[in-house]
Amino acid sequence: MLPKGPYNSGNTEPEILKYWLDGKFFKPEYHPERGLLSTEEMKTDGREPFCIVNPPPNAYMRPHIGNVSGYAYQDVFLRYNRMKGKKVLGQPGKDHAGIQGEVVLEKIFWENKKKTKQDMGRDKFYKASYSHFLKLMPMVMADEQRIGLSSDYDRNIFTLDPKIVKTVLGTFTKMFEDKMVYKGVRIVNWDPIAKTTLADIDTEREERDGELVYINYPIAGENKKPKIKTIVFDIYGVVVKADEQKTIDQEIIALIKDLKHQNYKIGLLSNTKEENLVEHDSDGQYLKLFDFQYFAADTNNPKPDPKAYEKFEEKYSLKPEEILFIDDNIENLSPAKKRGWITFHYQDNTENLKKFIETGREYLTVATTRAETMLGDTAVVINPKDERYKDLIGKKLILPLVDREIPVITSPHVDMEFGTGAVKLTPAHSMDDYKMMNEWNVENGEEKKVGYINVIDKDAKMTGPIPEKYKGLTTEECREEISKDLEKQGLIVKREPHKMNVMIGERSKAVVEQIMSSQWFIDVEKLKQPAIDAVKNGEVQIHPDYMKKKYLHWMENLHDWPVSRSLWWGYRIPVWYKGEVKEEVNQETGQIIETINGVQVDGIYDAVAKGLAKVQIDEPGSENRKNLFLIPGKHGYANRKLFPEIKNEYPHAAILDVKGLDDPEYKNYVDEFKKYDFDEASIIVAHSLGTRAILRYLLDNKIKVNSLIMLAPGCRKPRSNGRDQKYLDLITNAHDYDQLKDLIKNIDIVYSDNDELMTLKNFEDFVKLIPGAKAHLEKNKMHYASSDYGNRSEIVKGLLKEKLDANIENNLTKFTVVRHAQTDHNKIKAFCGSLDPKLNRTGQVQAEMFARTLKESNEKYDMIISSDLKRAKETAEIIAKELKLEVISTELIRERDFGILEGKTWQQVETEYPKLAKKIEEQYQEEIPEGESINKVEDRVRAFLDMIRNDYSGKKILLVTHFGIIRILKRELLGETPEESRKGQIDNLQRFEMRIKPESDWIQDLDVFDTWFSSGQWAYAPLIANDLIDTFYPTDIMETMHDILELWVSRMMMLSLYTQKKIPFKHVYLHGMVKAADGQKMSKSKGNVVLPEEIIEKYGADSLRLMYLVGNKAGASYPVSYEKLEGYKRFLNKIWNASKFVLSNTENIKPSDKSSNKEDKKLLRELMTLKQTIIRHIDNYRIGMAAEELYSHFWHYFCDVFLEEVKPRLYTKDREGNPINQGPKEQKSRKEAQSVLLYALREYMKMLNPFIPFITERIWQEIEPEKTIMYESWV
RNA sequence: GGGCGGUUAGCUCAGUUGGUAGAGCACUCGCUUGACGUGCGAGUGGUCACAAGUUCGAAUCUUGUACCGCCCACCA
Repeated sequence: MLPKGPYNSGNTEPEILKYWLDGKFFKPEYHPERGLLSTEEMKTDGREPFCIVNPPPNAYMRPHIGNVSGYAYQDVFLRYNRMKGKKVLGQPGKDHAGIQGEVVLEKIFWENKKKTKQDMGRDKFYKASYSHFLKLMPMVMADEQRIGLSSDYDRNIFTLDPKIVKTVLGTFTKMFEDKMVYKGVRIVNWDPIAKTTLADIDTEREERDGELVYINYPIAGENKKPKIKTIVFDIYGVVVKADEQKTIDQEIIALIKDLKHQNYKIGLLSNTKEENLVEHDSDGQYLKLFDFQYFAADTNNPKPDPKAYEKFEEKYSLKPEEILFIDDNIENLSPAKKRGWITFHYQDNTENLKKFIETGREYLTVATTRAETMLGDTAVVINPKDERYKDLIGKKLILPLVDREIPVITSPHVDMEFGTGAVKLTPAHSMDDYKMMNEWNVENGEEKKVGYINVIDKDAKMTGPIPEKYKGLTTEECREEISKDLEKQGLIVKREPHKMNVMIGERSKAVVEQIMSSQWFIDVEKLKQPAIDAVKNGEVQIHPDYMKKKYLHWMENLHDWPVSRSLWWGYRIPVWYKGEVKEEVNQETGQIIETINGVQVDGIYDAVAKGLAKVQIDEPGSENRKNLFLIPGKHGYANRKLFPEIKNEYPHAAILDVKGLDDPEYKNYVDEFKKYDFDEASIIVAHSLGTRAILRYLLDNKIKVNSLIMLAPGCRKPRSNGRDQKYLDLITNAHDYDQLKDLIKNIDIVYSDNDELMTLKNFEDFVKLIPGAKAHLEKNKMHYASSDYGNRSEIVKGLLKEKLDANIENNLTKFTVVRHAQTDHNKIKAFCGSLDPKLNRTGQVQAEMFARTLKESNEKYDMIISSDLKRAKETAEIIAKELKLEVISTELIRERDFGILEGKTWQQVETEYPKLAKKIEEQYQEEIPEGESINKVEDRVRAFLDMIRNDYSGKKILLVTHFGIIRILKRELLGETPEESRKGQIDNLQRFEMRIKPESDWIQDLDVFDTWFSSGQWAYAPLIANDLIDTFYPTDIMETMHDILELWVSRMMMLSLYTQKKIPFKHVYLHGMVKAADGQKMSKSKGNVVLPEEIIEKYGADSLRLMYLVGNKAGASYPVSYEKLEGYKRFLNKIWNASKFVLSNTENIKPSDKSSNKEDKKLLRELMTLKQTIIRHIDNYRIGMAAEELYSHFWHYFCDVFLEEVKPRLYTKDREGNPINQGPKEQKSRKEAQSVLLYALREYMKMLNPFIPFITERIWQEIEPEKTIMYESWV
């Protein structure tokens, strides 16, 4: 029985959620009849798979209202398909959030530990970040569960999980092999403070006052422009009558007069009547001012008639390039410019005007706000339609100050009306110029190609092929200098104040410079076509349909994709360099050149060819996987399947191309083996005949090998031709076996009892035939693979991993670090650094006991190293005696000299030097007078570690040293922070285990991938990680917000089609943006953010789901509506009460869809059509309509009509309590009504379940307490 | 400037094979409280932005205009 009172979502929903999770109903392994299957059973259980990979929310932040909206839609699909009888996987994950994540983490570490990421170092920052995010993930997951999203949370995975990382990086290495990645020089936003490239989104714009400077670029030699012959003035409102003069007229008048003297033709374009242009002479007479050669009335003043200029030219047959136009109103200049007239503003100082008129013939004037970048100009661009400069196209200009010739080129992007209509082109330092350069080069080919010259370096200082005096200046300083120098040379025509938008780094607030830099790119040409086709031909459908256009438009205009980002938090680019990579500006050419270890390289393929770079997932050699050799045999299996798989996983493994294996001449493959350097670290996997060949080779050449995995070694009976016998002999000759135990540390044999021509008996013989290796062989495992090679590769791979891990372990240098035994100073806890006391009696005993314990524990050390101070050396010697080892002592690990504190106890120090004591407590680096600085000690310790790396690599060392040194070692080797390392005491003879990794000479690329490169692989990476790719890929639906269709969905399409050769999903469902109640976009700054958890608390998850779902269409945004939430809460209550009514009237009744009653029949018909409608809507991705239909049908038909009608048939008593409906007819009608009622309720609950799962499940518990509603079928 | 949407009742929005305009909220009137912290019934309210076209018939298809929104590009 349902409890009385209104529906309480707050209590019910968490209970139901627990019921689902405990029941494992969210797992695809759950089978409605067979219960929970094993994963393997599930994979082959015959049910149709259905999968949605959930877009991963940020791992560090509770999902916002928009994320939750996505869950609602995804969950409808998941639950609907589950009810259809499919095995359903919702694959959840959490995102590391790229740059956003890094910003958040930096903030957290700063607030909590006052540490920048640089303080922490890259490794530590990454690790700390990783564990921080892992801690936050459950919180995010709880929110996903709370809304009811029925994904398989056991399979939740973090985007930086090593398994995902492997897939993501693997895609890159594959692309590298397919020649689809390249490193190219490209313009980037460079933050000179943060020393990083910035994406546009990480920048802000700030308006600043600047100056637009007009600079004359001389026209080279014979290319001079035609002369300006005509000067046209519009001087309306300036000079009408001399006594009405307003401002600067006298100067203009003087100018005009002057120009007339110089035989320029003067025109007037004005609505001022010519006769009104008069001058007031000294006698007070009005005199006619000018005789104009040309005159045109501009009747449309103050807005001039655009045609006026055309008419003007026509009337007097003038050429636009020979006209200079001067106006008093800057607005009016536009139409004149459109006609291609050179324009000048009247208010410009007449000196400049004059100069321009005089010199304009020899120069092309450009306008710029960034004069300093002219040093990097490589062209001047004009609009191809611009009449004024038409004759200059293709001609050369001389770049002032640098004396370099640059061409005049064209681009339609140039605005003829801005400045002079001629733009200086600085491709290295302006995105736009860079693009214009590229477009020009594409259209005009090699001959007319324009390059870039980089003149700003990464500190935002001037560099490159520029006059010495500018080098090293900041851009601002240089702008000043240039401006001065140009002024001196008379090349500045005019200056006008100009507001400019400066790009600012969002975080550093530094002015962002655009400079050339080497970046990673993905060539999308090969990627994009399949992704376009799949959508065009409908293989992938997008809902709403019109978004297809957005997608295609984006895809078709896609250019190469820059994928590197200067961050630490993300997938570090798996490219390794042999030495330092430097980007330098060539001082002769201004080109960016890249060097590795001082050697210039031309792109990554060149670097790899030169052996200076490698593109592979793991650090080359660091894990000693380089000594992995794969030796194929005669038969196909290993060559064809296994070895390529291994090679894929360990790209540096060598597959030996031994062609001569079945050649009777043994020497053929010996020759092949000779090319390789087998040694003690080697792991050899050999197959079949290859096994015997390599064994022979190792034996003959006495080569020691760490591990040999013999795969189907083929100890078969000799064939009649005698050739096989010969091979068999290679390993069956008894005299060889003695040597095997010395040469090969581990032998593993993988074989099956059904291997061709091989019998178990042969094999056991083989093992027995190595008498000397017996003890060793006991450790080896024998694997009995199935006959069809079924798990053979798994066995080999497992073994391999084991061996490789062991190899890594073996190659580490290991320390057991021990503090020296007790001295008298220790006893009283006095400072003792440079003082050199001996052990006291207790100390000697301590050391002896320690030595004995070591000996008994059977730990083996290669050597003992101690500090050269007596207490340490003495301790070491006592131990050495017991272990029969030599002691090497070094001053590098002496205790710190504590200066004036030597010999004093802490209490003494506190009394004598209270200030110093306090400081030491606070700050471990505090200097001590006359003492040694911590930095110096740290340097000593580092030098010591270097020495170990160089001379004692791979050894196991017992290290006897001091308190302070141990703390430093903990920081250096265990990665402890200073605080951590200072915690607690270190007792005499207390030991610590530490290890040193071998130093690699390979340096990994510093950048990480663009987040879209990794998230673009999200459709399959988690499935690979969970080993479900074969079962659930391609997935069915990708559900996300429409705004990342282009950024995300398109990338998933491209990368999935590339790596998986199959579409990633069949449908893309795009939901709209959830806006705030006021219709505005939600943002923290507006303070209108609505938190899902608050809504859920107040209205319940079901109500919130309905708010997202009911009546909304795909792609459209909609506001949070409290009215609706209120309404849906009432709807839930309605369902609750109607169910209560039905259930209370149908106890012990069986549901039935048969009835003779007219109303019942109508209800049953209604239910049928409703069901069909709902199915149609959902199948056509009209979730909103399906939900709306259900809502109104349940309420306004079932409750309002049917329930009211059925009541009289149910009652057995009237209002007064008298029995009614007692006749057999009425009884039958009542019974039918009850059965149909219950049937209808069941059907409604099932249909409603995908939309409002909690309440329907709760009610279902009353209907069928033993079963969940989740797997009830109704479709 | 390019691309894509939107413009329907006072408000928020539905309306897919073109056939007499819908929901929720709000408003008016009435009824009801033994499923319903309420519910039910009835009602008010829209030349579906504007214009032209196709059609027997257009909110729905075509073209154009206006306004609003989003994305992308641009501002030397």
